[in-house]
Amino acid sequence: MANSDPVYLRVVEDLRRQITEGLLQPGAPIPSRHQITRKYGVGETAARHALRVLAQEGLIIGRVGSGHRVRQRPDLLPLHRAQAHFSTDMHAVGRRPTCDVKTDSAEARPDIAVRLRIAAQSPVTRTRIVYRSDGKPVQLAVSYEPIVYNDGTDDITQVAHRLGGNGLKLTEVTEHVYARVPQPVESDVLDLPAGVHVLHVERTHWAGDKPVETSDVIIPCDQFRLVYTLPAPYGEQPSR
Amino acid sequence: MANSDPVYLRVVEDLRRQITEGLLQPGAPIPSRHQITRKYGVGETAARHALRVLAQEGLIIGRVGSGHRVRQRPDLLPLHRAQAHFSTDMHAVGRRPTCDVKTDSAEARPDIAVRLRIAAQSPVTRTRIVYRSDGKPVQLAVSYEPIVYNDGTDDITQVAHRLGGNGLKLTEVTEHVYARVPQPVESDVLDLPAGVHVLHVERTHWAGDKPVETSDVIIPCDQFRLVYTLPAPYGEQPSR
DNA sequence: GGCCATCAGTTGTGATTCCAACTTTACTCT
DNA sequence: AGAGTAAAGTTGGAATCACAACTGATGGCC
Repeated sequence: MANSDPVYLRVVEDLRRQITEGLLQPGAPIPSRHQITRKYGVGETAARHALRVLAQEGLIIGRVGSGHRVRQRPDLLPLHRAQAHFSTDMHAVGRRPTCDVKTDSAEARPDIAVRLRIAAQSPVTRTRIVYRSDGKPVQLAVSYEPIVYNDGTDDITQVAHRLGGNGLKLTEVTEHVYARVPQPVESDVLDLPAGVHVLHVERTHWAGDKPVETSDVIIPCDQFRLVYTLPAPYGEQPSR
Repeated sequence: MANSDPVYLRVVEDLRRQITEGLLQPGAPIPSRHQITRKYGVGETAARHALRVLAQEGLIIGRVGSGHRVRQRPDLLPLHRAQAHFSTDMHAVGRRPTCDVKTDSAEARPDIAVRLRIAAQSPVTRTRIVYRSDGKPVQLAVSYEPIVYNDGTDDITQVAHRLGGNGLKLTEVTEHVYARVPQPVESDVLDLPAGVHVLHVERTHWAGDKPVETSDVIIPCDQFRLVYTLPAPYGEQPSR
């Protein structure tokens, strides 16, 4: 069986096994293209393809001139969503957090308009934030709020505070989480290696049944994980 | 600028732009290898490589004999975490949910032991669940609980219920979310196309400061998104 | 010893060619 | 007309060769 499988898959699977089983520790060198052709008796194309696939999967990383090595996957830093702060999370692991904030006005894109339940192209206050850890950009966020709430305070990191001051009582936050391929801009700004996906969090702040602010947060999958703490489900329906 | 960029990137970026801008609608045919070589004046290697990259990103899908087409990305179905059910979510979109449950005993792996705060290799009850939507496997879950809590009920979908019956009061749930490349078993069972990542949710049920159950839930990124509903952060610290 | 230049090895990219398996279309024959 | 067949086009896999840019190590020179 598995005899008619593509040749390069044999190489991929053997190396992947060695990596996941710990036989090849992080940092360990991977056989070069030439060595693979000899060891596995495959052509250069297959060897190259195998290495590309493993790199794409994030298991190994290649540098021109040096070779491929098993990628050391640093522990994924926990980001405590909604309740906590980027800065708190970073301080907890000894990083120096900073962020750039730019605010301007714009017309709501159709999807943003739906999320904010306003008419498309309504004016919104748009805030772009680049979060940095020790100077390196590690997260992006774009926040939108109907312009009516904005009072000129440009410290968007205090949304709830300000909105609270405007007589709106925030009741809950919803977060929609999915992973996707980064857009060119994103992999550029965040300096993402090839193959790394991003977590996309669409967050909306609600005051009763009215959305008052929504934002898109882009987080590299290879550095962070999201942590949610929720009240236990009531006795009746704990499924999944 | 961008003159020294790899040739295949020019093709990738042009096609990607056309797709994301909606110029090429889902289902629309992508130029074939030969057509690309002519239209963009590149070699066959570059054309093929460009198509491979786009396929890897999930933007297009190729079939032997037929060609590449823009992938129609169905809306990502929302999974309401922790509060709701797989079955509720599926019924909401007209799918017929089912699941397979298999329970056995095992020794706790090191990481599981840490999560349950028990000694490594302690006996645990392991439950594997395959969730299906209209018969197709769409989610995997493996649940672990210290064997001491198990009373023989094999309906693991009622964890909290049973644990509650054992005099344990569940207080909260934590979920750690990250995306990664599927393991071979996972892409096999879930029948994942190449390039699709999975969301990995490490969920732990707590009774006070004691973990009583932990599970790994594997969710395909191309079909689902997670939805969390959280209480609004208190006035003082709404950051991020 | 310390510094610098050279060189072999490696990756990323690319061209060219070939083939098997498959799909779609067109055509021929009954 | 309908059925079966042939041909053309497409993807995915693979081999081979080539080259620029880069790295690490070696060895020679001061």
